[in-house]
Amino acid sequence: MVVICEKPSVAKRIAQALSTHHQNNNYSDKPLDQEQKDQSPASPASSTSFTTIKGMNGQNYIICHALGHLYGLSDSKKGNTKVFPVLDPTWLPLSILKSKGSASKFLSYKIDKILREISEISKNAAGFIHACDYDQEGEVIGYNILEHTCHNKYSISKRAKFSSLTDEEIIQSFNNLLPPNEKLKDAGVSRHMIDFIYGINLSRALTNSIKKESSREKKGYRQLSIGRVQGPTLAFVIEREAEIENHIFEPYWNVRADFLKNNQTIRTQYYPQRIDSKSTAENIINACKNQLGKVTDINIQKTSIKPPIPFSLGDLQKEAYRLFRFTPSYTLSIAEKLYLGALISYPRTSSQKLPSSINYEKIIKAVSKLVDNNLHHNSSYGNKTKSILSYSNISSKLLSNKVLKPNEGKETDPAHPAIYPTGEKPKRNLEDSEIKLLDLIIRRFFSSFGEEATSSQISVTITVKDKFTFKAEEKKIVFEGWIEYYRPYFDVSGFVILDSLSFLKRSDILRNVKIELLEKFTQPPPRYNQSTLLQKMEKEKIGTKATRSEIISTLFKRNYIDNYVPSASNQSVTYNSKIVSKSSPNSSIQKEQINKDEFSGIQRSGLRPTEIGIAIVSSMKKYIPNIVSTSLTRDMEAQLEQVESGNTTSVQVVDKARNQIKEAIQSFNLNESKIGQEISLALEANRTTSPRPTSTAVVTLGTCPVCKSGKLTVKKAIKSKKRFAGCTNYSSAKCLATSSLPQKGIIKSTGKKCEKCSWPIISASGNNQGRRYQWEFCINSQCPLKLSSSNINNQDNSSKQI
DNA sequence: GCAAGGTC
Repeated sequence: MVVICEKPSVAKRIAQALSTHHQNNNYSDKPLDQEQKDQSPASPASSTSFTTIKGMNGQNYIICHALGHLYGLSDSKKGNTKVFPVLDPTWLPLSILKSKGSASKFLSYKIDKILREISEISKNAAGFIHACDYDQEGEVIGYNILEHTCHNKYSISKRAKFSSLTDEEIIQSFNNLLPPNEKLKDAGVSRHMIDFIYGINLSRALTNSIKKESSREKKGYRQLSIGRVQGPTLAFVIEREAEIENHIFEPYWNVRADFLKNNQTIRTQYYPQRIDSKSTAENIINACKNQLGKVTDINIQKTSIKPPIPFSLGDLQKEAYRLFRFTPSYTLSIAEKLYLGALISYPRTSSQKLPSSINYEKIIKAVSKLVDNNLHHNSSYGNKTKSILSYSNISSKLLSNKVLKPNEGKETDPAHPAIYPTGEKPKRNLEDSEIKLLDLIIRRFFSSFGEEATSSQISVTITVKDKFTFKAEEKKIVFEGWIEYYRPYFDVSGFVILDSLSFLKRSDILRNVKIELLEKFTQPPPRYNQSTLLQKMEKEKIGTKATRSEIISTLFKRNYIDNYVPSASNQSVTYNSKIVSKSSPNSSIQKEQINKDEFSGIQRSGLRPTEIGIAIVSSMKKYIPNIVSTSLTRDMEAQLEQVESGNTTSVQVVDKARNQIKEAIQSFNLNESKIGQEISLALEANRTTSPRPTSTAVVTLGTCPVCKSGKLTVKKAIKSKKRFAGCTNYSSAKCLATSSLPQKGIIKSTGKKCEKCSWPIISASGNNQGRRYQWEFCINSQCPLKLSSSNINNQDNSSKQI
């Protein structure tokens, strides 16, 4: 019997489970190649990609493994990207499709070798068992091998259905083989077809649309792309940017007060914290200043903090970003290296569970023997090194417990447990990034077995004149539990070491010694970073655990998004300017720096759409709106479920996609030159303004027509936050030239002057409910041209849609 | 050259 597995690690596991000779029942995700090298270091190259074993019933099994997909859809009209739509792609071996590029060359070689071997073995096979992951993709992987490599054997093959890799379940599945799940296969093949038909054709259409423009201007080839996952992901970034641009900063006020007792200062906040009117806040201050307050309530609340759950890939990517600022794709690439070095289990997992079959005790013991000296010198530990427990310390603490039971999350995975360390010793020197990530995985694994921590929050209420309520709050850890194991990575912000409130008693009288008004503003949502964008994709269920980070990287590669990092000087100008220093001369209201966390540039920094990214989405919204919303995925999933349940056929579903794309491409072609111009314009804008002007960068619009020596630049009014044009000689030569500017969109200099009044003519562009606009106009509101012709007076009327 | 999906 020929057994087809999806990947080496599973093939090895199945071989162990089925083999009567193997007594080793421990579940291991160690890569097969690694095992083979361990056993026969002299001839790893000549080793075959299959294993022959005798099963318990005397049956011979030849266990083969794939490397994920061995076949991929390909344009049947091959190569000519001007020809589209392509509506009937065919399956071709990936060793042919992937042969270019040195990184994948080795993989191509391996795939080619596997295909040749399976083809040879299948000639004399008594039967075929499809033992790939029991999900849509797994079914397609096995289907293609059985159909194309084994010569049309899918329909006569048997399906082994298992969802965990325990001996028991594997043996059970081989004793109860099922017929192939054709409907699952149909759904999977349809998914490939739909993604190909939409992705390839629209990407070609987009790329083609700018070819004429770029060849006219003798610009080089530029690849554009869009797809079912790329589109919505890019749209998330654009939607967020629009929210930020359209945000209205509404002021509100906080009152902070210090009370004195036994020479100790108690810092408090007025409650409710948010005060919507300044006069109300000032009344509070006037009423409470220098008054006595009484402790009316002391509330101590203990909360348990559960141990962290073991890592799924997404969790690991999130944590590595938080701690080390590793991007998700970088984290995946390091995790893969650790996996190939047999140091951690399979990383492409969505599971947050650790089955007991991995043998907790064995792993904890093995990890305890790992040398962690190098880890202790790790710079990521900073100066916390002294308080950090070694692996062996943690290990003996855990093993002294009666039961070993990890705290698990609710996510599962059809084929793998959560990520855990294997306890193997590294066979080479690890790079810094590998050491960091491995240490994180090890400490997370340990921590998940730890005891619950306990925190205690004390909240003291102080009331002035029986009416005004102030609260002081502090939180501290009273029992560390698992935090001890996760110490270098536990976020201690928000906790104090010693509380300064517990000496207070009910009815204590305190004197107010300081009270101050803080003006704050409602904040727009923060920009996404690579970690939060990935989480958004997880939440919206687009992409897969293994591909999400790659798709974010693609958006960077296409220059659809960029990373905005405000400079330090901009931060101080922009954010500190919001600090309220308004205090009437006679009042003791203090000038106060506002909370750094709330206004730090960190929140502002993040992913922004580029001009070209915005242009792509706005064109797509006009012609193929589905591709930039998650509705295509939703709709497709619903239809594929119908295929899976047999209520519709693959042919119907794929035909529908074909018809939709035919229509879309027709409409696209009719408007091709318009689209091409629009995107080319955005490309141009990207080139000339990189880095793009932002509200914090200095944008010069032209020479000041009033003093003739200064420049008019875009400024932001401190109080109203509105942007306007002002002269650079404002402070030095008291030139008061100003003019109002549109509050939304991007403003650029055109270099032109108004013929009538010689004020600068500027360009403003942006996006209004998905429609791009751009217009040029003289910024002088008193310009004789505007005053004489009322129809240009309204900027919206003079804007031209492009 | 292009999608999204799987993998060493």
